[in-house]
Parts: sequence; C-alpha cells; structure tokens
Amino acid sequence: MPYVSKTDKQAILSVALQQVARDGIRSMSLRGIAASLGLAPNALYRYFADRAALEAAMCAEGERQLYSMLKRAAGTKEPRLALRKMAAAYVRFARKHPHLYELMMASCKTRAEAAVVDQNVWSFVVEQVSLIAAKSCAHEAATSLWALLHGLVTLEAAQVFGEKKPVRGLDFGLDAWFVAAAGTNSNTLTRRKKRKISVA
Amino acid sequence: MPYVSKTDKQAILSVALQQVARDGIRSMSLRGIAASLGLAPNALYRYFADRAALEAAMCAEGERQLYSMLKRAAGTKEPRLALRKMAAAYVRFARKHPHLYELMMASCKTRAEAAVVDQNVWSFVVEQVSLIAAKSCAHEAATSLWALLHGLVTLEAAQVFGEKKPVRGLDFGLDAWFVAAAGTNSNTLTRRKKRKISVA
DNA sequence: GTCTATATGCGGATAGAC
DNA sequence: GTCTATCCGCATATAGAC
Repeated sequence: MPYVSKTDKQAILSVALQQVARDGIRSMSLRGIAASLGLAPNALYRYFADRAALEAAMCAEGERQLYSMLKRAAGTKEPRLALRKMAAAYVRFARKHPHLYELMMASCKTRAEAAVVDQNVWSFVVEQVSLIAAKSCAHEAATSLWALLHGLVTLEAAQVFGEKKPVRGLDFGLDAWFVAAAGTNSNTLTRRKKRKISVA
Repeated sequence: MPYVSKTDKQAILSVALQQVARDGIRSMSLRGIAASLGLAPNALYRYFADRAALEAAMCAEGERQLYSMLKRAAGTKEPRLALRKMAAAYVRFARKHPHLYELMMASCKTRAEAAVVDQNVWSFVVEQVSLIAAKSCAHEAATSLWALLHGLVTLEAAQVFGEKKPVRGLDFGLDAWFVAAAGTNSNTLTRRKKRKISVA
C-alpha cells in the first residue's frame, strides 16, 4: 500500500508545535517531525514546500490562538476591566507557549506579511485602548502597553531574574499605564482632571 | 616561523563582536572568525576552550560597555534626570548592538552566573530608582522600567512595527512610569517641596 | 602556536523508483 | 504519497606533525 496517506497537514503541524514547545525552534527539525510520525525524512515536502512554510503555518496557528484568547478575555466587559483581562491573557499565552511566542515574534523579521504579528490582534488591542484613552494617543498607549507586557514575558523567559516570576513588577507597570491612559482622556471616570505629565 | 603568535584573545574577541554585529549570533562561526584572522579553523582553541567560552567573553564585554554607558548617563545628575538619561542610554545601546544585546539576554538561560545579566548594572539601576520611589517598591518599579525598555527595543528589533521606531510609545510609557514612581514616594518630585535627598 | 587532516554530527533539500 | 538513496552544506572539536 504505497499510495495511502499516512499523515496530513494538521498532524504535521501538531507534532511540529509539540516539538517546538519542548525544545524550541532551533532544535525542531523536519527529520525529527517525520520520525515522530513514522515517516521517511522527506515525506513532509508533500504538505509543506519547505521549512519556512511549516514555520509560517505554526505562527498562524499561534496567532489564531492568541487572538481567540484576547477576544474571550475581553468579552463584553467594560473597557478597563477588559484590558486588564487581555493583559493577563497575553502574559498567560506567552508563559504557556514561550517557544512558540518567540517564534511568532522572530518571524516578523523574515516574513514581511507577519509585521505587527497579526493585524487582527493589533487592531483589536488598539480599539480597546482607544475606549479608555484619548484617540490621539491610543496608538502610543497601545505600543507602550505591548512593550511592557512583551518585555516582562521575555525577561522572564530569559530567566534574567533567576527563577522567580516578577509579577509584582507587572502590577506596578500596569497600574502606571492605566493611570496614564486615563489621564489622556477627560471623560473617563477618574476624579482628577487632565493630568499634566512632566517631561524631564 | 611556525611558533610566532599571529593573534590574541582581544583580536579574536573583536572579530567575533564584528561578526555578531553584522549577522547575529547564529551565523557567527569559529571558522569564519579564524578565516577573518587568516588562521586555520581550529587555531582559536588555544585562546578559548570552546564556543561557549568565547560567547561568555563577548557577553562580559557587552555588559562592561552597557554598565559604563549607564554610569556616564547618570553622572551626578538629579535622580529623575539621571534615570531619563539612563533609559535613553539603555535604548541606545540596544539599538546600536541589537545582536549583542540579544546574545547577552539569551545567555542568562545557559549561564547561571549571568542571571540578572550583570549584578553591577541591576544594582545600579535599583539604587537610582530608590532615589525617587519608595524603598518598599523600588525593586518592582525597576523591574517594570526594565520590562518597558526591554520590550520596546526587542519589539523594534523584531520589526513588528515594520520599519518605523515607536519612540512615541516609549515616551508614553516612560512618562507613565515616572508618575507612578513619584506617586509611591511623598517627598520627591515637586519642585516646591524641599528636597531631602542629596544627589550623590 | 599554527598547521593539515579528519572524525562526527547535524540539518535541508532533491531524484527517481514503486 | 511514501520510500530509499544521495547530495550538499554547515558546524564543533580533536589528533598529530612542524
């Protein structure tokens, strides 16, 4: 029975994601995936043109999951709470899939179409941010928030703090961000009027 | 004259740093370095036990430079300005040496002694932060600041924004951080309050 | 201290039979 | 659609002569 299919794109993708989750993208090999599936080393080429194509598919899957998690986290909650939940969900995703997350970020350098990781995700975040901050700086605020979250999870993943998770650093930064975001918008629920931010 | 030295640790280190600066750590090879120096592929082993030893030396050099830049940036300025300058210097370093910066961060996972990248750097930053924030949360504040800066430069390096540098996102985040840091401490910030903290 | 030569390993990708 | 066999490239690292 040399003509029957022994695998498919989904199975390959699944094994590839497992392999990356365990050892990182550098030690993921087409040979290894094929071996895990009981296939010859070159059998995957029927389903993916080359390694880059497989990696792109993996990134797409990761982006799909991340987008779904953010959407769920936001739900129909009021903007501030929605953003808190989204931030938590983002961190949770990055902590749960550190290697996939790293791959998704790194792929922007090689795949131009992956810029801003996923337009869906980015648009959704900016949209949420613009609900609590002034429209004129929603983009800057969202960028800053992303940097904070991304920085924290990558510093964690790099184990620069040793082993302990610096969750308190995250709380500090998030609180600061929410105060600043609200401060740009006059019609939010803060008591104090527009806060002048000093530029030293 | 088969016994005369044609190179030394410094020359090797220098070429290695150039190579990483150009193409990143992944495409840095001992062979390539040796070739650049006009040496046989294995000549480097007289100076560095193995690749890991060379990478460790490169990281140490990077940390030395970074520490020096932060010290210079701070100078004897008053704390808030010093931290602004330090943040700018940190970003400048990471932008100027993106691949070396990446290597330094990644090395924490493999070299336990590199945790917190460099104790000198980290201690210095926390010290500066504690001059403007409450002592009880200086560590959290410093962590948050680091995450913001690190996140921004790595997102930039990954080109997730395309090509443009999101400097305005940085300003937003930094302003937010300074407000929050000052808010934890009653006797800082405002010019009209008498300053008890002397500038070392 | 450097050299030539080599051992050993990894990976991606292709050709052609069945 | 999978297989065997192979080509090609890359790398780290070692052995022993000079």
